[in-house]
Parts: sequence; structure tokens; C-alpha cells
Amino acid sequence: MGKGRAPCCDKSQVKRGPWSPSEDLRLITFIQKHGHDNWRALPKQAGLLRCGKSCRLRWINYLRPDLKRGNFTKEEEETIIKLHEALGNKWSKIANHFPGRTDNEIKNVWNTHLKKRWSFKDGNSHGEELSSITSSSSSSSTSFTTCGKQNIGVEKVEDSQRAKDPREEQTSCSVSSYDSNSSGAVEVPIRPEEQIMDSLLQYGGPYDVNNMLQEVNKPGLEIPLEADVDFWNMLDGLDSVQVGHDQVDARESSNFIQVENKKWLCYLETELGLDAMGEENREVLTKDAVVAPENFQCQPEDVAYFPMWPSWPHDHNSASK
DNA sequence: AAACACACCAACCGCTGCCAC
DNA sequence: GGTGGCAGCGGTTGGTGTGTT
Repeated sequence: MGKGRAPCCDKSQVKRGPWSPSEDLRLITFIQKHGHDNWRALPKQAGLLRCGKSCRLRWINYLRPDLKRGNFTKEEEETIIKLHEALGNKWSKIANHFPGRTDNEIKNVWNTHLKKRWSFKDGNSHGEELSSITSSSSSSSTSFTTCGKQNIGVEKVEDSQRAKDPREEQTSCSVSSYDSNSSGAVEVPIRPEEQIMDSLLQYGGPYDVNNMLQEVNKPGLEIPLEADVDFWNMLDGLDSVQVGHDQVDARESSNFIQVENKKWLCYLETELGLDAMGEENREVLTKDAVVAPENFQCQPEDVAYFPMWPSWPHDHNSASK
């Protein structure tokens, strides 16, 4: 072995931990345009401070457009159990039987509850009881897409209880921010450009990678990749704003959130040439982020449009960092 | 209401297998 | 056949949410 393999990347030079929205967008945009022939070279080419491995993992497990999201059905779970009996911990081989599912996902499902069910079935007669408990996860809310921790517990919580959780109400993946049928949401017409912005980054609504992918592919919406450094700097700036939230405990300040959302939207629209927010709100960009300027009035539609700070998949992680 | 325990899952780490030279 | 580089795989961990006491 000798010195062993050289590390795949310089750990001190790459970013680690949860992926930010802008990183996701960068990765998606790059792969949509150039594919992923060389994972090692990809981060540099895409302007990402990430290890190629990390990029690959993020794409395969999370950003791929063909991913099937949502809970596993009872049939899928049964199949996993059968395949595991035949193949063992060959997660990638098992995953081959589930188009749109990742090996990591299947591994997690197995380790979290299928293993228990299987061992119970194997060892005693309580298999059915446990099965009825664990498989409850497959019966609820299969419509939502990736929400990170947002869907934890939703699987097991009754609807009546679910509604009590304000975070769940505001960020639930099954409720689009511009779904006019959403209970409690102020019904306002959403401009097309706002929909683009919203679905592109889902800044004020549920995080849906599929939406982002669709928007990236839309004709007429050109996302600068290599050339427009400002654009990415701006997105990177968003990340830092998010990270800074815990510093100012801003999640508890709805006014702050609304203002920040507005600022973000103004800026992004300006950058993308949509310029839909108008001149009056753009000056907010120059103001202090924490204190809402007096002349900035949050309209009801702002609240409806930005019901909550974005719930990126990694939100639970970044909040503590 | 607080403290604790448990569940969950995204992401990391290190190993393996394959391929080119 | 040996070596190095790569993608892929599987085990594990860390952080957060949820349930229970």
C-alpha cells in the first residue's frame, strides 16, 4: 500500500456540510449544460468549493431530475425486504429495482425501520404488528417533494396534530406557496415572473428540486454559469444571510424575514433582468438587513408569497452552524 | 415546560473495483 | 503485473425534529 491513496481533494480547501441553495443551483445548472463526465473536475468547472465526491452524492441522492420522491409504498418496502434477503446489503443493486430511488435512500429506510420489521418477522410472531406501525409512513403525503426535516414526523403524526405545528403549516412541502387552495393563505395573483423566481429557488415556498430543474431548463431563462460572477456572488450572499439568521435570531422576526425576502427577490429579479418588483422596493436592498425600513410596507401578498424563510433540505443543519 | 430519548436522513469517510498506462 | 486515478458503494455519523416522561 505504501503511502496509500492520495486524498481525493484538499479537505481544507473544500466546503463541507449541508448544501446551500446557490450551490444546488450551480450544480444543477452546470450538469444540465455540461453533464457530469468527470466528477473530480466538475466542482472547479462549476465554480463550487466542493469535493467531486460530494457533488456526485448531492446530484445522485438529491438533485437528479428523475428521482422519485416521497415515502416508500408498502409494496416497495416489501420488495426491499425480499431483495435484501436475496442480495444482502447490496444497496445499489437493490436500488436498481427501484427507478428513481437511490441506494442511500433505500439504505436509510432499511436501517430505520425495515430492519426492525424484518428482524421481528424473522425472530418472532410480532412481525405483523410492527409492520403496521412502520408501514404507516407509506400511507401519508406522498405528494411532497424533498423537504429535509420537514417531513420527519409528518409520517407518523395525525393530520389534526400536524396542523398544530406552525412550522409545518408554513413550510409544508405539500402546500405550494402559490396554491390558491391553500388554507389560510391570502389569495393573490402571482405574476409570471414571480412564479419563475419562486419556482427557481423556492425562496418563499417549499423546496422542490424538480421545480428548480424545470426552471433551469426553461427557454428564455438564462442562468449565467461561468460568466456572470455577480450573479453567483449574489446567491452566495444569500447563503451568508441565511447562516446569519441564528446570529440575530431573525426567524422570530417575521418583519425581518419579509424584508429580507423582498430584498432577495428584488435583487435576483434585477440580476436576471426581470425587474418586476419595481423601483420602490429596490432601495430596500441598500438598507440594514435587521431593521425594516419605515417606508417598507409588507403587503399581504408578501406574506402569502413568502410564508416562511425557505426550508432547504439542509435547513436543520445550517441553523446550528 | 423542561429534559431526555429516540427517529430520521443528508452527508461524510474510507474502502473496493475498474480502467488506463 | 504494478501503480495511480477515478467512480461507485456501503458503513457511519452529526444534527435536528418529534415523542415521551
